[in-house]
Amino acid sequence: MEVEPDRQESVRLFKRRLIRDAAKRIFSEKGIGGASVREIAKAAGYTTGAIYTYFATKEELYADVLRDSLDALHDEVVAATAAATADRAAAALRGLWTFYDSRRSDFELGFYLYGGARPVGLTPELNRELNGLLDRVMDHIAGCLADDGLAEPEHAHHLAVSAATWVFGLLLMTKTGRLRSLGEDAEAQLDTYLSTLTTRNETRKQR
Amino acid sequence: MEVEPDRQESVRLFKRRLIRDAAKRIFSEKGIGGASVREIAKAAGYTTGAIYTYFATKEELYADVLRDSLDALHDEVVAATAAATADRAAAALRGLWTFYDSRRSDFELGFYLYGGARPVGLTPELNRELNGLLDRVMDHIAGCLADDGLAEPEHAHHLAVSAATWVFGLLLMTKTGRLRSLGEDAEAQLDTYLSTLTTRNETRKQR
Amino acid sequence: MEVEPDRQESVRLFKRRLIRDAAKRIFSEKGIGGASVREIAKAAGYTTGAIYTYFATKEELYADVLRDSLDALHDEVVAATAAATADRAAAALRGLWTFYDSRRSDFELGFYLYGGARPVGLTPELNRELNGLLDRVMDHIAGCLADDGLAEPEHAHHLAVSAATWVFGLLLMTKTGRLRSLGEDAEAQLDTYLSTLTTRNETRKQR
Amino acid sequence: MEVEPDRQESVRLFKRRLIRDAAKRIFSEKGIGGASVREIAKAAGYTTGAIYTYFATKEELYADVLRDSLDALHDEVVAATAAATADRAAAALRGLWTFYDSRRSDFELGFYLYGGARPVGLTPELNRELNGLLDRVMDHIAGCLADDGLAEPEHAHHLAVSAATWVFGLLLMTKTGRLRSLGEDAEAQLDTYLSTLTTRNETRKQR
DNA sequence: CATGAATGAGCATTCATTCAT
DNA sequence: CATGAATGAATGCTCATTCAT
Repeated sequence: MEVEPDRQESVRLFKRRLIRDAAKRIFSEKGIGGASVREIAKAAGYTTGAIYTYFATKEELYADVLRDSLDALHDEVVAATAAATADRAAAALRGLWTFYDSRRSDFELGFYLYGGARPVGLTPELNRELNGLLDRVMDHIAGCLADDGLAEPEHAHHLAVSAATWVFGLLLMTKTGRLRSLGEDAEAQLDTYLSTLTTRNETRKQR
Repeated sequence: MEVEPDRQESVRLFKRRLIRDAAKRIFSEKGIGGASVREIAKAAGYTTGAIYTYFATKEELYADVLRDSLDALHDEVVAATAAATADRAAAALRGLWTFYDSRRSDFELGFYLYGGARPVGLTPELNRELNGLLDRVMDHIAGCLADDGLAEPEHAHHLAVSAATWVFGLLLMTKTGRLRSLGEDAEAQLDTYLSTLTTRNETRKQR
Repeated sequence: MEVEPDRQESVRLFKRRLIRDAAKRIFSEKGIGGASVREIAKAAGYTTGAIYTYFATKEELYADVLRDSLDALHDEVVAATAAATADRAAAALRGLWTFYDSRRSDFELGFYLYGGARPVGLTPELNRELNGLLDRVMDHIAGCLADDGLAEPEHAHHLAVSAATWVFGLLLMTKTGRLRSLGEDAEAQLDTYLSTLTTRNETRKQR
Repeated sequence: MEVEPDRQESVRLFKRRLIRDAAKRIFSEKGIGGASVREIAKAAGYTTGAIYTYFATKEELYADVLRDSLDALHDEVVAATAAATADRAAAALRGLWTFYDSRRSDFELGFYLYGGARPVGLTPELNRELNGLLDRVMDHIAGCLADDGLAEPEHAHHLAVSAATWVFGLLLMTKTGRLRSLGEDAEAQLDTYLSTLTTRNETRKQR
């Protein structure tokens, strides 16, 4: 009598998750470039070789961590929006900020691997999948902008990308310590930027 | 009989420059992570060990390249501004964009090393120096914003950082290939953002 | 209630054969050094661990493939002889050549493992068995030489080994690419060698 | 004042030789497939990385060992010939035999690396160089055959390759233990084969 | 001041084999 | 019997750094 295949599969997935979480932890501690398979394996309670039962390649492991991260990002941005009655776009962008601000390595990971020129190795399909995940987030923000009356539908995507670009820039400056060194505060900057978005709205309405 | 100490020192600086320029070249070609001291040495016409006469550490070499880069950035932004009669802030921000867009590795270098928690090795003084260099750039942009009537003097720095943040975000998204994957175009985004700055100006004036 | 032991045993042998054939296929494709147990198992429709139910060791699997190969060699040499009415020895030697020439890995396998000092792991009995298989081939060739009047019975074995030695040398030079690099052709060499054997015969007869 | 470049270069060559000799020793002990760079380094009194100062690649090390071996082979065959007044071809072939018989790994090495299909990686030029070295040996043997009146000049090369083929076959059978298992003796086989060459000569003359 | 040999730790990956299920 | 996860040692190779010359 065989073990139920579903249970077997779910155990496998659980273990993959264990390794993925260990990888995340190590990425946070040592940075992505500094994380070795050896160390990830040890952190997950495995020997080096065992990792390759679950991930064919270090890059495949990267990709899985990243996919998980982008999934969580989408969920968090959507949740942040759902909690808001007005100013949904501001809520979404704040969600984007909060998500990456509170996670040590996700931001670095996302911009290191995802479609970047440098550390290729992702299969094209995988690359497309990850691109699609980010696109979904952008579409959601675009929808919020349109709902709030901050942009006409045909310009919403353009503006959503622009706003997300600013948030990513803020994250970059914060994580690398520049913002602090320039005597600026992330939250204050965020408040200013988001209020500018709203102001623009009122300007548009008045016309 | 000793050589004049000044001459000695200037020769030393000259050779440091030779090595730094070689490093820059290699960084551009192979990326910063992919550049080995061996290769930089060879490109500079030295053997491996000689590098360590001028730079105690690979990171110190990084820092020197970065200092040079920030110096050049400042010069370019100032030059871009000087060429403009109106919309000086837009010209400065465009200069910021152009500088990093046209240099393969400077952006990567700047945000990898500069003040970040990860790749330590910078002495605190050096760190302060590099921060100061960036600050000068921000101050210049702030001045332009004030000159253009885009911000009151006491808010100019805050806005300058915000605008630079957006440009850095755009660079990040461009260099990692995300912008393209989202179907957006860097130049178009830049145009939109800069025209928004100007529009806001007019709004302020009308009040 | 137990299964009839004979049937059990024959099933076991059948499965061994399945694995052995898969191993052969993989050996041909990847070379003997490049074949992993994993890959052989997959080609046989088994998982890795299952192989070890049938073969205690990778080397034991090697040995089984080799035994099968020597068996087939004997059959082919005998068949080649049976088809010939005259010059039976030449036919046998040509059969020896053809057998190894047309099989990608058998020659490599035979001389890699068989009795060599290097890759031990063959039990002495097994070693003796394999030696015996080769000996049978040599005896057959010796018989042909005697039948053809090319050697007196007491010298036939000595000459058979000499002739086989030459064929093995030709295979070695062909498979390693040397013959081609020396500007020589295997078939032409073979023709010359075999005709020399016949000529010697006539010489002996004339005396 | 710099070190004399000649001395420096000769030291380098000497150390290369040390490593090459260590490699040879390890090849003999463990077989070529079983020799790791680590082990060779240790045997040479170096750490692993140091090997790569002298040889860019494991294969380059292989190639150097092989080149050295083929050079020595040529010298030994020529020397064996020079010592003989009559039957120079027999002397050359005996030299071929003796050379490889007395060296544990040279034979395996030669046929493993040299132009074989399996372990490529040799640059084409290198491959050609090594082929040329063997060709020189063959030409020498061909010259001896012609001198001895054993072959007309236009057939000498063909016959030289045939004879060398036989010797290589004998080496193969000896080194893998087969000859002994067949109850045959290498020296006796060699005597028979060489005397056949001579006999053929007389036959030709009588005609 | 410059050389380049040498170090030694590190890397991703592979693989024969074992064993709990 | 069969599975496939897990082991642990091994492999070729790289690289920042040191130091005798």
